[in-house]
Amino acid sequence: MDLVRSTIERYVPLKEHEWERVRVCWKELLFPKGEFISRVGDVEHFFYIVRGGVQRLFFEHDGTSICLGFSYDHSWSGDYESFLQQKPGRLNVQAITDTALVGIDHADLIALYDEVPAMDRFGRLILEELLVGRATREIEQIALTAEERYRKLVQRSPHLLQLVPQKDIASYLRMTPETFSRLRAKV
Amino acid sequence: MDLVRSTIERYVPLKEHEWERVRVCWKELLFPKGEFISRVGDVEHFFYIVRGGVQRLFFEHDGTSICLGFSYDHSWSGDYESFLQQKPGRLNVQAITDTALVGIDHADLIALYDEVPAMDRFGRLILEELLVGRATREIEQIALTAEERYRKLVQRSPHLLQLVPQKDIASYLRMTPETFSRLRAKV
DNA sequence: AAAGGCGGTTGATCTGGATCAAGAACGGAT
DNA sequence: ATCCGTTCTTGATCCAGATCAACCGCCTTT
Repeated sequence: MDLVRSTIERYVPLKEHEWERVRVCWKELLFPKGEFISRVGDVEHFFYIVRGGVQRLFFEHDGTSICLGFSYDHSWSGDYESFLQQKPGRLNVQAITDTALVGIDHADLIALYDEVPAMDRFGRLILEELLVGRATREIEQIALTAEERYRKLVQRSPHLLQLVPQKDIASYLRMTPETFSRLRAKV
Repeated sequence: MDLVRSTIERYVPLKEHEWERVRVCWKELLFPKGEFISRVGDVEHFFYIVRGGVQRLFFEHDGTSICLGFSYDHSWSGDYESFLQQKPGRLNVQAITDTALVGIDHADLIALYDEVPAMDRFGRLILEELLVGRATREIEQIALTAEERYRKLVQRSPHLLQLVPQKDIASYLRMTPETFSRLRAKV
């Protein structure tokens, strides 16, 4: 549970009694490679911190998977959109490698928000991060060509190329696997 | 200032003394049509609630404006990305019509977060809304064709077509003004 | 070790929407 | 009113990247 504490304390300090209250809400969960963590149409009950492994966030469209993002190491995971609204989600989350997550149930988090004020702030701060990340990505999707998006990824997240199948990265970069492969050969 | 109070209280209740503390932080601001509210490269100092008028959020790329969104009536305005990070922004915000905003300075908001716990929650809740909105838009941008995106806008926000120039809507829908015009004639 | 099946490569062809071009219609300023 | 700069429209052409297709690994499964 140290992972949870240190993760939260990267954003807000917790007094000892607050941490005692918070810690009991988190559960360790394991997903073998290939398993689904969340599915389209289901309400996402958990918000996750990633202990280990890589996950992809995607949806199906016209028979192909479209990948919206990856999560790994100390980042967040799950279908936030469904989690936040507690409505059936539009996204799948799948373990690309064997995965260990630490999750908190929505009802527990809501209770924490009421009982531990620091958690409200924690929630605000991670949402700020998520929003800034999305905004950056949106601008890049619009302003860059396929080749520029490829180059940027290689330079920013070279480890991803090792961790996940090329077809997923291709889809994440909004191009076909063929285009991705050609860029690889060329650049 | 009733606008500010009722806007905040759509998310969290405020005790009378909290509201007294909050109210003094907000300033009324007027922008004539065409004026810039925020500019690329500047740090956004304000977070705004829109009292009236329409604004567009955009950036320049290869000599053309790319519109990322509009704000009006009781929605939010400003370059959140820059505001949240207090770093030079990548976006312009411009008044499309005469505009009245109510804004709060970043330093004041940070102080409120510390002094009025309800404000932390308010911040969290509007960020949740913004994030869900972005996610929805992202999926639609990917999964829909130009024509489908046009149809969806017409059905969801017909008023926009009256309020803002077609070229801005076209860019917001990720197409050229020519394509937009042709869809208009056809659909 | 044979047989699928998926992932990746490479080539040929196609296409949605962009770009280029040239008027027409609509303000706003004087 | 009339002039000038936008915005919008309509037509012709173009192109980045998609699609279609064939093949080659490399794992699994049996």
